[in-house]
Amino acid sequence: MLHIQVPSLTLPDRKKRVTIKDVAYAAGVSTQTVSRVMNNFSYVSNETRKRVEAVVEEMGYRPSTLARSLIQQRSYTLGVVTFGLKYIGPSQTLNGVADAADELGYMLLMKEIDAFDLSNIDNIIGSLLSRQVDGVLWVAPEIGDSHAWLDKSLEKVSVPFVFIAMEPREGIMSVVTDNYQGGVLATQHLLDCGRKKIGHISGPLTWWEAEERKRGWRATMENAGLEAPEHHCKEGNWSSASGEQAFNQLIEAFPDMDAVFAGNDQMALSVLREAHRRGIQVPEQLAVIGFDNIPESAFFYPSLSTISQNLQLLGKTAVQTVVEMIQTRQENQILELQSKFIPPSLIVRESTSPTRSP
Amino acid sequence: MLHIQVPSLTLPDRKKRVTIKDVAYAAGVSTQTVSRVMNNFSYVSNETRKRVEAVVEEMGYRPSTLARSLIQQRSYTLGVVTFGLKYIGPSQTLNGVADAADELGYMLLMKEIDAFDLSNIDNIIGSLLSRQVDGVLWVAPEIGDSHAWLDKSLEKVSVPFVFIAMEPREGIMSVVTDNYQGGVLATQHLLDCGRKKIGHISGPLTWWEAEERKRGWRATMENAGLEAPEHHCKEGNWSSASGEQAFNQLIEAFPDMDAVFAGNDQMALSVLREAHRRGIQVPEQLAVIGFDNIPESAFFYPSLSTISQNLQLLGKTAVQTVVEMIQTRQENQILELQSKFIPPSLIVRESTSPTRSP
DNA sequence: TGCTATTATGTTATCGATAACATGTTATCG
DNA sequence: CGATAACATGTTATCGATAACATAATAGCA
Repeated sequence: MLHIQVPSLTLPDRKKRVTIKDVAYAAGVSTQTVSRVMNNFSYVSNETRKRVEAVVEEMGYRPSTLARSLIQQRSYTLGVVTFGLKYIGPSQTLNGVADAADELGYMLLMKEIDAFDLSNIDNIIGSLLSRQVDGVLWVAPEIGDSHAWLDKSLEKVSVPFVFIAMEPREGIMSVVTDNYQGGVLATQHLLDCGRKKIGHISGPLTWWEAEERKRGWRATMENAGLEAPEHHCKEGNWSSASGEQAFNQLIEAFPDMDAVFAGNDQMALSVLREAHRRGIQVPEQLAVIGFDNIPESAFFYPSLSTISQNLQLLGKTAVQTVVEMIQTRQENQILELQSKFIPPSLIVRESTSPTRSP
Repeated sequence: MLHIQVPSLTLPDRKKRVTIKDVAYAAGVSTQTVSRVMNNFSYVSNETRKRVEAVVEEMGYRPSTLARSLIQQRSYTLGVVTFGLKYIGPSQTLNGVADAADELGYMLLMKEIDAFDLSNIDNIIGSLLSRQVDGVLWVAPEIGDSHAWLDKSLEKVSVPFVFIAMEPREGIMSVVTDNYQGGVLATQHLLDCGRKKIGHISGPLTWWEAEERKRGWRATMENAGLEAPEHHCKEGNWSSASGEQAFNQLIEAFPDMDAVFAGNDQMALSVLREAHRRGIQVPEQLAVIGFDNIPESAFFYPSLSTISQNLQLLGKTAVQTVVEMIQTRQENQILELQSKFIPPSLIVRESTSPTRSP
């Protein structure tokens, strides 16, 4: 790493924070009155209010949210546990979360987990709780028994908890894309294009979402009186590299396949590439559809049909849900815990376009 | 949105937090002693320590970081201001930030900004400061005069501040990818492949990073005694759609162009696609190189040569830097403020491969 | 053996704000 | 006109922890 020297300034004077006391003193009132002005509380005379406001403005006073959180037992902060931020999906969800949180006046305290080190989950949640978060969003996929800790640990958590992309469970609030429905949409679209020999490249089947998409594929095939045997499906790991491998295996096992439903767009990209390499025309000989609608997919060659999941809406809904839970609890009421499904939608592009058939 | 009903549990009992007092009382010691045990302070007898630890374990006590932050004037929390989370670049950076923060024992308080509403910046920073963050990371690109507020506002900020992807400035700490060097690497590579008529599709030139990449292109061309006139460069807006348009204009204005350096991989993707559409062979007739090394780029057809910027390292370095600043200040010392450059690297794939020439 | 250093623990003040309560003043009304 | 309500403001307690200071018991040493 090279360093380029830039002339440096000196240490900024570490002036201390302006506190409510400073303001009170300067305005010649009690701290309580300042507090009342800051919180727009009634029972402050106009004259006093103006005087205090002027001092606040002049001194650049901002109440310490920290101190306020302590006394009010409420921080207006949500804990967010994320996984796989370096991928586009989770970060889009986070984007939705951040937006909604902002709108509703909450900040986000983030914690990323990089693997499912189950033993550490208590610590992660603990570190959020010790900072008084009002609620927690779990923005991490469900993989294998990654959510096994729920049974032991969740009951100890004393704040509202909302899961994103988790298999609905009794008594737990979750917000999820309807992946099954997505699988149905994709497969039905291929059927509607006149294809009958439809293969599937799934994500890792330890992922609940991958399993659901596959389930949608199979159910739709069977509903149409067609076959969906195991050897018409290969498992990838979401990466383009795995998609390449899976497709090559699939085409060997299923040579007269006329359509592929890939579990995500990255793997679909590899299908397009390998098909091209093998001289298979897309969509004429092979229709291809992906899942996720990543921004690039519209510019693949040919452009990729796909299932769009509205991750930003997902994130937004999760925030709204957790905030609702917080308020409900504040009022000591009981909220029904039900999972919310966000429906995905079909996006038709060249890779399945019937108009491009010969 | 469809809702699926799941049987609901009742309201979890809103048990209140276990405080240090509860522990002290249960263990028959003063709160101070509990505090000493929790902080591994010396001067606690073994016997007492064990007793307290047992009670802590049994009651599930966790100190309130909030209360601790208040008295210690130190929160072990960093403020992070992000922009464009829904894109892959910023979120990779954030990934690096999150990793490093975790390692160093800091949490992240996030605030996303969606537009450069300059008037709101004071508020954003204020909301972070009012939560006692120990430092702030500004993870947002510099666009036009988006950083003009620095002059007015930064001086009022009393905590260390580190900028990512900002033009180095006097007296301000920033960590940046050396975009100029990236432009040089890309262009030089094309020259090394024997190309001489090299066009450029830049990002929006209001972005400092786009400007730097372009500057690298031009300087390298001129260094090699070649031309880099204005009409050999078109401006895009980073999107694939804009890349398509820019390439089509560029090829009109510069018909005998034999290589393109695109400002990012999304735009490069469109170049590949449009070249294909026009029957231009890549790389034989036209070599193409991108910037960013998005995961998909290795699977484009042909696979895309590109410049990789190590965004995770960028984020990590920024965190290390801000933490260093925090510590330095704690000790009342002065730290030299210098910008740090993260060097990008060249990744050669098929789209510029000399071995694929006819 | 008496004095200081070390160890062990407790008490009180403090961080910056709001809650709860108290007090005084001005309207309102029968 | 006196009682009560509404307004205006101040005082003290509190949130959950640690800092700073105080005290007591033990140990080491001249």
